[in-house]
Amino acid sequence: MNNLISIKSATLSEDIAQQLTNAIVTGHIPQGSKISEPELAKQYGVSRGPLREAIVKLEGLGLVTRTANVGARVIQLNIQDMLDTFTMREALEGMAARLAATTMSGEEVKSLYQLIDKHQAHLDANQDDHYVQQGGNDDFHLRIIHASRNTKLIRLLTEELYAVIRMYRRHTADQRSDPRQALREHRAILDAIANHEGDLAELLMRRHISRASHLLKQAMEHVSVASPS
Amino acid sequence: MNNLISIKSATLSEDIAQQLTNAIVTGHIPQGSKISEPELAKQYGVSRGPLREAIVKLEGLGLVTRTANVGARVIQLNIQDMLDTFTMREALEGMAARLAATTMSGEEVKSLYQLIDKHQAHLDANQDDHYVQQGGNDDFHLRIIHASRNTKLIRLLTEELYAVIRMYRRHTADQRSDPRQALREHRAILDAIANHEGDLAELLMRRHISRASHLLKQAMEHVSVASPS
DNA sequence: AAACGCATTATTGTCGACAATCTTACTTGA
DNA sequence: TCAAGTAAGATTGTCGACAATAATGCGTTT
Repeated sequence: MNNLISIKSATLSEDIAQQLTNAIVTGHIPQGSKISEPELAKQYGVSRGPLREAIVKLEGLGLVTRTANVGARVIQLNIQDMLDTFTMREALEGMAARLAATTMSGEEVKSLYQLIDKHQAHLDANQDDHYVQQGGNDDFHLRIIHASRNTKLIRLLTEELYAVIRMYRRHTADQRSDPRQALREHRAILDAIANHEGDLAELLMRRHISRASHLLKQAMEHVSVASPS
Repeated sequence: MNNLISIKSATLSEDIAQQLTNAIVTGHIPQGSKISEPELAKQYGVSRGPLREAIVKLEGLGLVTRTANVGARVIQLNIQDMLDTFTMREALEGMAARLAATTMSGEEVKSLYQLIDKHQAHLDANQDDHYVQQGGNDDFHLRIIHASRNTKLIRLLTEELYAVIRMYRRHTADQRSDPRQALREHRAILDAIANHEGDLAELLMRRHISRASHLLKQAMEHVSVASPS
């Protein structure tokens, strides 16, 4: 039915995996709903073969759970899982910040300061804005992660965990976060990295993420489920 | 050909994934070798369908890399990847130890002390032994990980990363490690946990893993590839 | 003799159909 | 009326075959 967005990829299976991921993260396929292979195959206009491969991939990403002879279900977001996930993020991104403190070049640091300044300017311009957590190269966290130079860490954080984290952000609408406070924390982390203070960078990154998780928790306690798209 | 070990599972795909994982970790399928779908399907006596699903799973575990229209290859162990992986372990198991310091019950702590004593006794009995890193419930690290009560962390460490780590241990034969030193470190970590000193437990666990990674690095620099089984 | 191009071959990607299992609805009995 | 058993339907798991892409080998050309 919605075969509109077709990101041509080398293989059908990858396409489907990509589209399914988006559909789940944005809520077009609601939480806890069953994944019907015949139905989805028809919707996306493919056979069940590639679709199944895509589902297996999504299981690896933790977006769906599968039980033998029964099928796949979209995960159901809940506070405990969110806290668990963010605790992992704390450990991993903390380590990334620590590593970045020794691996980042002067130019990289400079470029990141510019990014922060840009965010600051953007905030000053639109007071009401919600500091949209943009993915891509403009995301502070992604920059730090890549700066760690640790291939495994990068892959885990940006490919395997990213989808679920995006999903939590998306579905709780994340309104509570104070963008100016977040920006201040980003700057403090970057300062520590610029001074090659790995311990401090890790500590600050952990606090930063821990704070975000507390806010998300509050949001999840008060706000119900978010609507699609 | 080697259809001897058949762990009956609910679905063929799981079986194959399990067997393939073992074959790769033990070296029966050598590093860097190509995974031929027709060949393996014939060997295991299944069609290509379930086999492909298994391969997708292995890709998620990081045991093989796949390129479209070309196929899958077993990963090639190298020092840099090992160091990257162990750095992640440091962050994650360090966090697990920190969490365990607050979540472990008195009985659990007691039981772990008993396990350590058992290991000690085993070491005193067989002086020459290499303190075989047993998996299962007798592994100190696994106990700590599970004690963290963090489902996501547990799944990541024991299901996703475990295979690769096992592979590194296996292929470098890990002879260098000083089992008595390792045991002393285990005891120190447990002491910290028993005293509910999360910071210390994390620090000690990190050092412990870091030390192991250094030893593995030396082993990989001096020892060549290990033989199967 | 070496290199380029083309044809052949083999492997991967995809599809539709069959088998096995689970779910659901109905019937039957207490 | 409710419960249990059973049969029908639907869904997942598996298979073999076809299509598309990559790898291989041969012949031609310079």
